[in-house]
Amino acid sequence: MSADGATRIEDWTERFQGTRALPRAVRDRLIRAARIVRIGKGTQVFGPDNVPDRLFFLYDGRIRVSQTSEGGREIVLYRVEAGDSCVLTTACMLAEEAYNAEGIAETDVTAVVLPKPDFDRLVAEEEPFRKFVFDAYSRRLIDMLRVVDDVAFGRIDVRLAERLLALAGDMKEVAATHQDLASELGTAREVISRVLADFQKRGLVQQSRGRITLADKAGLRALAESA
Amino acid sequence: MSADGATRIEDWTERFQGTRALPRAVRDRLIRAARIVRIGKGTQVFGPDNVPDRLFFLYDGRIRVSQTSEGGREIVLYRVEAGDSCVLTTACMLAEEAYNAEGIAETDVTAVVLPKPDFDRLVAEEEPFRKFVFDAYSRRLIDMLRVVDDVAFGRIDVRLAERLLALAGDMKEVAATHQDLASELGTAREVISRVLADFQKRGLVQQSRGRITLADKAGLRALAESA
DNA sequence: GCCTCTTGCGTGACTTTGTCACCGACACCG
DNA sequence: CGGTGTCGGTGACAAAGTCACGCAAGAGGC
Repeated sequence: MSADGATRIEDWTERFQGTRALPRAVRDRLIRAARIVRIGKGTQVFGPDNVPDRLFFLYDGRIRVSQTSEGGREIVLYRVEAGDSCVLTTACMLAEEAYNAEGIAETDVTAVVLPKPDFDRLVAEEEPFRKFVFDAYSRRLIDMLRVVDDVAFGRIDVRLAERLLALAGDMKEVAATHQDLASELGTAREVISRVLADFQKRGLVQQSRGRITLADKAGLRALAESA
Repeated sequence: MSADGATRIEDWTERFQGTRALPRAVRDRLIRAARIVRIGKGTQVFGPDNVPDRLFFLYDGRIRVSQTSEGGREIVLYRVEAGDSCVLTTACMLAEEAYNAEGIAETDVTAVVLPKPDFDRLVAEEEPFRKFVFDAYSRRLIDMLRVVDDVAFGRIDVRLAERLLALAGDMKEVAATHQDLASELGTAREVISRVLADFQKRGLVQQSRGRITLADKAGLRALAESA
């Protein structure tokens, strides 16, 4: 929100469900314990060789969490938006297990980083914070259920239509290469090319290099919902 | 383990990582608060129209958690074994959202059921228990990562070989129909039939109605690991 | 401008996986 | 012994993924 990039974050605890409801004293303690970090667009926030030992709360921006196969193919698992916490990192911290998911900053990101001891104390002592953390976990589990359902049982044309609409938001253009879209859905570039060619023939989209124009959103929505 | 079905469970808190480490007084309190339930093999433990409002700890037996698509196809997400807790139910309880996964008792099951208030208190007050719950969540998330990877990027012959070995354990037979195996992997019965026919031709397995004999486990393992 | 190089995209041929329709084989049961 | 339901086999086709190309649109250098 703050248009001025130099603005200090006065009270980030206002930003999160899990901290907003806490007593003033606790919030002040948190503000002292936490660090604010800014991460440039495109940076890897966490990954197989970059296991964080701290907790992550996303103040501003968006992180894309994806998984890469041995063969180099990629699939997007979910996105972490502002106001949410990044639980895959905590999952890993707590389980101390290997996983091959990674988080990429999709925009410039401002995050609150909390050392694990402070996190533990907070979870122990504060009910609202606990609820926040469990909610985040639940949301991710449910996201993953959706991904499994899509990948195992969904048609790619339907999934692509969905994803294009989601990526466009209110806009009517999506800036993405065919390869980008393939990585979104965990498929191959050629498949996307063919499906998009078909969409174009049907007047649903128009294409130019690295850019898809959604010419008929209603049509795409109809396709997306013909699940 | 107790061959005598009438045997009372003396101290189930010994059975779980998360409760074993607790002070005696807390454990006694828990034993008073919890109920022991026995569930017959094949029963649905939870599901879309069967949302639990209690916490589940698996004392004995095994629960298979699977997801079913609109088209009626099914895929196994993971299994909950004795000593573990069933977090999808808690995920749902906490998020109070709809999901279309279900849990089926794969064997006769003995479980400890803890009312939510007691669960909350335990999470708040006891560090070892908290760790136990978070671990369970992490494990599931990681299981799901694996499922996504398999479904999106894996070959079915490899996945089938893996699954056959896992289902057989130390035995060299698997009692499952082709349809059962298709539901394990989220594919169609015909696909399993064809792959098994191929396995048979290669001398890896032998088949009879509802029963697969793993004739060459080493060969299957080699195939499974040729990821 | 013009050349070159990278990156994005199109395409055809082929393999793998999933779908559909159908039928035969087996087991169980009266 | 004949019905009846489940299980598995099969062939033809559709959808999706793989492989090997080659062309073309920009970006940058000269």
